[in-house]
Amino acid sequence: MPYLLLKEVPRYECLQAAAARVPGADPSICQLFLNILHTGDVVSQGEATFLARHGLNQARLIVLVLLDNSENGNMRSSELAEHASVSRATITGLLDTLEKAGFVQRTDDVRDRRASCVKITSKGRELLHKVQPLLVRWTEGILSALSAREQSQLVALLRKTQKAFSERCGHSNS
Amino acid sequence: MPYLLLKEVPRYECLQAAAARVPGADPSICQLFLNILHTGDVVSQGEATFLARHGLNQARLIVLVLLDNSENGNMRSSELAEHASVSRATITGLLDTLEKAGFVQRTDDVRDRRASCVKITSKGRELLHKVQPLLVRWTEGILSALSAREQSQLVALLRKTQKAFSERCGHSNS
DNA sequence: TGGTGATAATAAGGCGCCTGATTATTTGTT
DNA sequence: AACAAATAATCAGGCGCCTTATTATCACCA
Repeated sequence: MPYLLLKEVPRYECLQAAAARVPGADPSICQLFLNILHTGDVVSQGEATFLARHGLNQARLIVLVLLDNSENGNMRSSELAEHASVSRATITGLLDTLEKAGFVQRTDDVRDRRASCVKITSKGRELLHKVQPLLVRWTEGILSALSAREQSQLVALLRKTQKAFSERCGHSNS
Repeated sequence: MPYLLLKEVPRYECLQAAAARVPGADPSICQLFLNILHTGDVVSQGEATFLARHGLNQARLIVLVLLDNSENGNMRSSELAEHASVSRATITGLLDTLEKAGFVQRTDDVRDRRASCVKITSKGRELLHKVQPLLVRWTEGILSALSAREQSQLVALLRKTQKAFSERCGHSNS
C-alpha cells in the first residue's frame, strides 16, 4: 500500500466535477465537503500504515490504551466495546486477534461466570509504550507544517463541522 | 446504524487522554490530529448512511458518475479502476454488484476480446440523476452552518494538511 | 424455590475492499 | 510465423468490521 495518498486524488476530482454539473449547486460547499472526506482519508490511511508496521490498527490500539489505563489492568469486554465505540461482537474479534498475538489475555471472572476479565500482557504494554510516543512524534512531525494559529483555527472549524453534522444529520436527512 | 455520530466520541476522547500522557507530547497537535480523524469519520459515515438509502456507497457512486460522464457512456473496467482509485480486482466486484442491481451492463468489446465495455443503464442514469442533486443539497444543508469565510478558510487549511501528509508521509515515517 | 427476563460473550454469516495468482488475448520481435 | 512479454479481466482467499442469532449465566420476584 505505497501510493495511497496520491491514489486518492482522482476520485475526489471526479466527484467535484460531477457536483459542479448539478444545477444550482454551490461549488465551494461541494469542494469543502470533498476536501473534508479526502483529508480524512489521507490522515487515517497514514495512521493505518504507520500502525500496521507494528501489527496494529486504530481499533486494536484503542483496546490496548483502554486496558493500559484501567485501574487494575482488567476490564470486561463489554466495557471495552463501549469505550472503544464498537459492538460487543466486534470486540470479540479484536480481542481474538490481540490474544493470538500475545498482547492481551482473557481469564474467567470468578464473580460472574458469564464474563471474562481482559488484561493487557507485559508484551502488550511494551508494544504500546513503544508505539504511542512514536505515533505522537510522527503526528507532530507532519502537522507542525501548520502554524500554531492555523492549528487552532483548524480545530475550531472542524469542531463546528462535527457539530453541524451531529445536529443536522440525525433524522431529517432526506 | 442510528447513533454513529455520538458513538464515535468516546473513542477519540480516550486517545486524546492517552496522547496527553506521553512525555513531551504537544497536546494541541494531538487534538488536531484526532479532530481531523473524527471529522472524517463523522462526514464519511453521514455520506455512507445517506447513500445506503439508495443502495449505493461512495465507490459505487463514483463508478456511476464516471460512466455517466464518459463520452459514449462506455468505459473499460481498467479505466474505471484508475479513475475511481481502486484496484482492478476491486472494480470487478463493484461492477458485479452494480450489474446485479441493473445499474450497469457489461458487453464484450469487439476490438479487443480480452476487454469488456461497461455501460451505465437507463436505470443507473435515473438513479444517479436523482441521487446527485439530493446529495448536493444534503451537503449544503449541513455545511451552510459555516459562513462563506469559514468555509474557504477550512478548505485552505485542509489542503495544507493534505499537502503536509503527502510530503512527509511518503517513505520516511519512522 | 423455581421460573422469567436481562445480560455477557460468542458464533454465524454478510459486505466491502484488499493482494496475489490465473486465464485469455494481444502486441512486438525476430 | 512463432513465441515471449505485456495487458484485460477475473478468481481465490484474507481481513476487518458489521448485524443478528445463540448459549451460558445471573438477578429478581411471585
